[in-house]
Amino acid sequence: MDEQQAFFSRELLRWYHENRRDLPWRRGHNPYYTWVSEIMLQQTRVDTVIPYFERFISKFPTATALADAKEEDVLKAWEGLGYYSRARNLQAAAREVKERYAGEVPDDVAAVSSLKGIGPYTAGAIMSIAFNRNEPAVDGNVMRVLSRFFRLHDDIAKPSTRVKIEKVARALIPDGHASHFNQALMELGALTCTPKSPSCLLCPVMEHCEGRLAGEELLLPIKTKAKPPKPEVRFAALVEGMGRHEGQLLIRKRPDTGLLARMWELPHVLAQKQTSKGSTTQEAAMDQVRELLFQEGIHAEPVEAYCDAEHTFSHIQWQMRVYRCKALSEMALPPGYAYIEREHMAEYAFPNLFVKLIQGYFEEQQSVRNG
DNA sequence: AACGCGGGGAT
DNA sequence: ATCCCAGCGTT
Repeated sequence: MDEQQAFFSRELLRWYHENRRDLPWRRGHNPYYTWVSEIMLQQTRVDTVIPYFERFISKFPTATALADAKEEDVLKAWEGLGYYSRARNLQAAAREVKERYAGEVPDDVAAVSSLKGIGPYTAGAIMSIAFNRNEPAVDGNVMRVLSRFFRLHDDIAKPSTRVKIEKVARALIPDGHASHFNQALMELGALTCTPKSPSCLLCPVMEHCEGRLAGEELLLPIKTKAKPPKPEVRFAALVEGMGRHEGQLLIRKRPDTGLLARMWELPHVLAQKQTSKGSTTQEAAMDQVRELLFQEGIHAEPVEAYCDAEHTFSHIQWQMRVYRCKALSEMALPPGYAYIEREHMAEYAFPNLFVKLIQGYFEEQQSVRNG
């Protein structure tokens, strides 16, 4: 360890000793508390997590208690925290801990890493914080602090950068002080070396911070922005049933894999570009809807433009033009298709944009009927 | 390597 | 109202 590294570790630990926050999971040394708190803290701020953590621990005080709980009770305790697969994975892992490790979180990095929901960061956090093992725990805070202090220009959005920074972080751990050191690193990122306006003048390691000395503290860490979602114009068919399907709407189920797997939706198709400018005339759009219905084996035809709707995913933005269509017969439905009425919407899982579209349609129909 | 997964705070 | 935050599992 060179002088700059030794300085960093020494001063950071000294600072942490006086500035650490008193958090519920820091009272005592319970590996289960560390584990639960680290899962909750993924993508979630400390202030939000505290009340959830207190309630969760009082309901499920041990890994075995969590393993024995009903999943719906666990999800209920997680309600509002978001990313609910964290809760399912946490309980699945608790069941494995109960079965394979007699209900005790194993003091073994390979065993901890193999548990559901525990990736490289969380494994390092548990091993270091709970068991004081010399494992790095590199989260976004740590990448920011170390990128600035050592003036690393690697793109922290790349997975390979986390691996590189883990090597840097591992080398900095003062032997026998992994628990406090790793927590100190994250605490500094949360309290002082913040993303937008770091409080460099209050920082215990500012004298040797290469990023600040180079005037780059606001430039670092380098992080490529996610590319903006690619717009996709789509034409959707709002098919109104006839005869015994009067007042009902035609929906279809998405494929088993990929985007929105097994969710229900209105039938729609990616727009084919009609002009050099990429725009599409009303007639051409209706033709494409007619072609969609034909291809899908649906005996119906477009009537008129109904509305526009937009939905943004991480990489795609759907710009949907919805065409009202009318069924021309009480045809047999192709596989994966169904007619739906207002009262039965709760039985089908729809992405939000279709919930809005379909509910909007039914409400409009009802107000028409009510005069 | 790209993508999906919620909610909250900052602006 | 819009931007930003960010670890893990799946594909």
